[in-house]
Amino acid sequence: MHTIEHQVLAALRLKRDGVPIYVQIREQLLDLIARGVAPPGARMPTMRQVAVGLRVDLNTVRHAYEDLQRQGVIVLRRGLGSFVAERPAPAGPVPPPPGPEESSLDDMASRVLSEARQAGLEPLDLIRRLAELTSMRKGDEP
Amino acid sequence: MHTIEHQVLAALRLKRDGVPIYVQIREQLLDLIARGVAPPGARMPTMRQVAVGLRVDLNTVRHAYEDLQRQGVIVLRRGLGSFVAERPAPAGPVPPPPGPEESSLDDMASRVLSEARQAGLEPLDLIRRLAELTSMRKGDEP
DNA sequence: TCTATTGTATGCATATATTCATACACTGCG
DNA sequence: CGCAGTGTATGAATATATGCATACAATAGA
Repeated sequence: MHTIEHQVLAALRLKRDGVPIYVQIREQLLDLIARGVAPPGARMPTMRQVAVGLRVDLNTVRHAYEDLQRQGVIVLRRGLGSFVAERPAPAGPVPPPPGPEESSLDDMASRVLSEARQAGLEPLDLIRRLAELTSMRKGDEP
Repeated sequence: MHTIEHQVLAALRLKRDGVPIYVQIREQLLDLIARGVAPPGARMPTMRQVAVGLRVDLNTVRHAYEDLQRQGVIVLRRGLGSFVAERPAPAGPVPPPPGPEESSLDDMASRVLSEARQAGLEPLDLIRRLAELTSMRKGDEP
């Protein structure tokens, strides 16, 4: 019934808080991919599907998709569609500062996980909550 | 000898990810107030302080401050400065009733976000790393 | 009163975001 | 081949964001 593309499409929501539409789409798709809703190789919703579903312009959606492709998160194939990259690049487009912050990221990640288990929390629940807090900071009405 | 204004000012950081500058400032100040770094009645950094500190225009900072005042989060007083509202407006539209275990989940989530931001880490990067670590535990290729 | 500080305001210029309309190029399939 | 679906591209129009310079207005304090 529900293909991955439909789940992704149904999860997209726009707010009117000043954040550019293409940024909202980009970040939300990034969240869905990072959370595994759209696993590597999965087909992403069509640019036109997103445009019609969110009632925005095709070029605006394309802006978001291009950003994601530049980051290596998705792959765009003309005539075929868009797909989650087989080897998702979580580092970003050009991560120049691989200083102490890089290791602190792993440190904090593993520490957070152990703390979560200690507190009897499901890691996936925590991740989901984190994604909500970061992407849906202050919302208008649903 | 760190005044609250200095702590707030020092916590502000800008990214070049397409999010308007005034939105970044607004959301970060909102977060600092919500976390109690700037408690009710505390003085906020001067618009000019933020403008100089972040190297952006005074009007841009003012845009952020006006948004926060419109939300009732801060109070602007000409000639005096800006102050956190005594009775901060509720941050979310409708704070969902948190169960006993959900509250600890929310607590840990927001605490993790705070720590990540204080460490200068991108929340999305942390989330991605967490997602990787949890999926690897279930048996995937490195 | 004078001065420094701070929020408020305006005008101009440039860059970006968004929409609309209209195409073009590539792919798989009948 | 012809067709439908999908990504790619362009040009015009409008709105917003940002920076820069220059002020004005209110407040506290010397």
